[in-house]
Order: sequence, then structure tokens, then C-alpha cells
Amino acid sequence: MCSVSELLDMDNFQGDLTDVVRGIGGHVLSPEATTPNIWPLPPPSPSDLHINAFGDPFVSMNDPLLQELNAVTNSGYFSAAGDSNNNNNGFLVPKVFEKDHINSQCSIFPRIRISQSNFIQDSSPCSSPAISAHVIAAAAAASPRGVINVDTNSPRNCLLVDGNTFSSQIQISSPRNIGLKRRKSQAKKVVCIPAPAAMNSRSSGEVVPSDLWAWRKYGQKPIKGSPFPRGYYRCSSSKGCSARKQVERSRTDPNMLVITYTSEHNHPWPIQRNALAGSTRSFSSSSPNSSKSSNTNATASSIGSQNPTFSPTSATPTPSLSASTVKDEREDDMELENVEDDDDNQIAPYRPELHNQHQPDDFFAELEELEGESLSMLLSQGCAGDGTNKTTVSDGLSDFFGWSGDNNNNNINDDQDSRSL
DNA sequence: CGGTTTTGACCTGCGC
DNA sequence: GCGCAGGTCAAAACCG
Repeated sequence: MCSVSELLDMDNFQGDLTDVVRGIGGHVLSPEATTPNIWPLPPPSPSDLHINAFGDPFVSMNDPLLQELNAVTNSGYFSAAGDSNNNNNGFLVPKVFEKDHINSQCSIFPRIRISQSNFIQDSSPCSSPAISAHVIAAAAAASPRGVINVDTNSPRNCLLVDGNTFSSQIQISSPRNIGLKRRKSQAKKVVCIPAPAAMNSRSSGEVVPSDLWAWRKYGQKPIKGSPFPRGYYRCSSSKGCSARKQVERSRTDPNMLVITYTSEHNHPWPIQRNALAGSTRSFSSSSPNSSKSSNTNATASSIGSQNPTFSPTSATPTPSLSASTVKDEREDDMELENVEDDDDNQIAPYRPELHNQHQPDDFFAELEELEGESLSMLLSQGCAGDGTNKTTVSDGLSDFFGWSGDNNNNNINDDQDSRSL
């Protein structure tokens, strides 16, 4: 079993990284203090596979993100330093990002770093691996400077609002990008995630992980210097919503997917997805899970069912968050050069509980809210039930991300659209 | 029917 | 001003 920690450790990233999510065992560590690159991996607790009551989303949840990370691991992002079975003795060593954060777009992205100390407490009622992924997922979409608190001693959830009670943290800090200037003063949030081959691929070969919102693709364009086209999506959860995102593969590492979120959602959580008709075009027919909403972009269809048991198969926390990097780009900040990086010491609590108030003026604050909600719902669903509703690793992974294995076979190069938009 | 994706055309910002 | 590249529009086709 691979934990998020292995994936997310990104030593040596340069100061131009904006956000860093890193884990701390009981305290906030500076990047320098974080165990670099190699962390022991605990095996998944059998209880991880059990479904827990609604309201205990993180308890013993088998974390699909971890499965993703396994996929990532198996896809070459990490090399096993331990035994080949990834057991307790297994160590995973990132082996791609070094190059990546030098050459690719991901180079400017922060790396999520989590101390393994959070994940080796199988005896803890709080399944740390489960926390890790979701914490990161939430963190990535949340405030770039937020801190996710994990209470490894909690009999219930591992995430705590109270910053005084958690025993571990994941902090998102924001070393300001240095020397980067942008044309427009537009807030962006860039997420760099591993794009395992198992991801959904559309006919164009585009790989689009799902997130909590419903997105409609409105364009695709080849990017100069990159063999991979960039897809343009706008939020279809609500009419008039200006939220947009761009999805493209890292030009230097096709295994990395770069998602850039732009603008704000001017609406709260998509209560009811308003776009389903054409949402399953690309893969529903070929997906063994065709009964679900298989549109990787349209992931919020069941979120608004007001049913606490909504299926994570159609509503997923931003998968990208789990992956590796999250970058919050405030263009205004980018204008500043040599800005002192004092964000590492800034800690803001992550609030996983549901929020009733909508803050349309703050995209990222909203993201934080929504991620919290989504995580709660997702995990509630994922963990809810009678305890017999166990999700297989593979299903959990694909469902969680909206990935359909049958549609993942498309090579990104199969249908490279070289046209000019 | 109402939503999506696809895709050629058009628009816009930036560098020269 | 021009050309390039990125971003958006919108019609057509597709899907459940």
C-alpha cells in the first residue's frame, strides 16, 4: 500500500512554488525538516475496508486516493525501495518529480509532503492513510495556506477543527512564486497531479479527472511546445458561473496532469447537476460501471440528492488534490519578485465540517468550503451504509475519481488533435 | 429534450 | 501594425 506521503514528497522544489502541502506529526515541519523522499509504508488495515457510519467519513475508510497513488507508484513515479509487495518494509522513492519540477509546468508547483508518522498507526481508530488522501484532497482545494488537522487519537474523525487537539497536521503553505509575472491579475489555482494510465481518457486522448463540479468542455487547443492539447472547461453546475478550468498534460511528463482552475464559482455546491444528458457520451458504453455517471467532468450529479449516501462514484473530491501538487496563483502576488517566503509559518485551520454560508466572492474560500462538504459527503457515502458495502480497491479508485478503466486505455497520443482552434 | 463533446472560426493579448 | 499563440464562441453531432 502506498500512501499519499510517498507521492507527495517533493524535496528540492524551488522557491517559486506557491503552495506546499506537507504533513507533520504533531507539529509543522519546515520542508527541510521533513523526511525526504523515503517513508515507510504501512499496510492497509483490514478495517480500512469497512464502511463506517455516516458522519465518520474518515474512519477506516479505504482511501481510493491511496489506490491512485499505488497506480502512480506502479506507473513509475516511485520506485520501491523495500520489498516488492509494498508491505510495511516498503519504501517508495519519487523518481520523476525532480526532473519534473525543473522542466515541466509542474516545476512551479508545490509538492504535497506528508510525514509518514501519520500513517503508521494502524492501531489508531483513525485510519491515517484514509486521512492522508482526503486531507490532501481537501487541502489542495482549500485555502492554499490552510492547515489540515489530523487527530490520530480521535475515535471518530481524524480531522479536527480545533487546532489545539490535533496530533498531526498537513499544512499548505505558499512560498510565493518568485520571478513569475502574468499578464492578467486573475486568480488561478493550478493543480498538478499524476495522470495514471488508468485515468479516463476521452476520444481525444484527453485525460480529465473528475472533481466536485460539473464541467462542460468548450474548447481544446494544441499548445505550442507541448505535444498534448489543452482542454478548456467551464462550470456547468450553474448557469452564469464563471468558473473555468484548463486541463493538460505536462509537456515533459505525460504522466502528470496539470489542471488550472480559473475564476470563481458564483454558486454554492451544485445541489443538482443540471447536465446529464450528454454526460456519458465518451465512455458510458464501454465502462463496466456505466450505470454511474461516468462523465469525468460531470461529477456532481448525485451530490445534490440530499442523500447522505450519495455515491462517490459520481461525486469526487478533486482528485488532483490527492496527487501531488497544488498551486494557488494569485497573479497579483506573482507580480512581486523576491517576496519573502514567510508562508511556511502561517497556519490556518482546515474546517472539514459543512458550511452553510456561501462566499461567492472568494473562489478559494469557497473551494475550501466545498471540499469540506464534498469530503464529508463523499466520505459519508463511502463509509456509510450497513458496513457491508465495501468497495474494492480498484472500484474505489476508479469510482472515486470518476475514472473508468475501460476508457483508460486510450493513449494520450492516440488522438492528438493538432488542429488549430 | 436538454445536456454534452467536437471542432473550425473568431477574438484578444503580447512581443517584435 | 503585424504575427503568433492562447482563449473563447458557436454550430453540428451525439447521448441517455
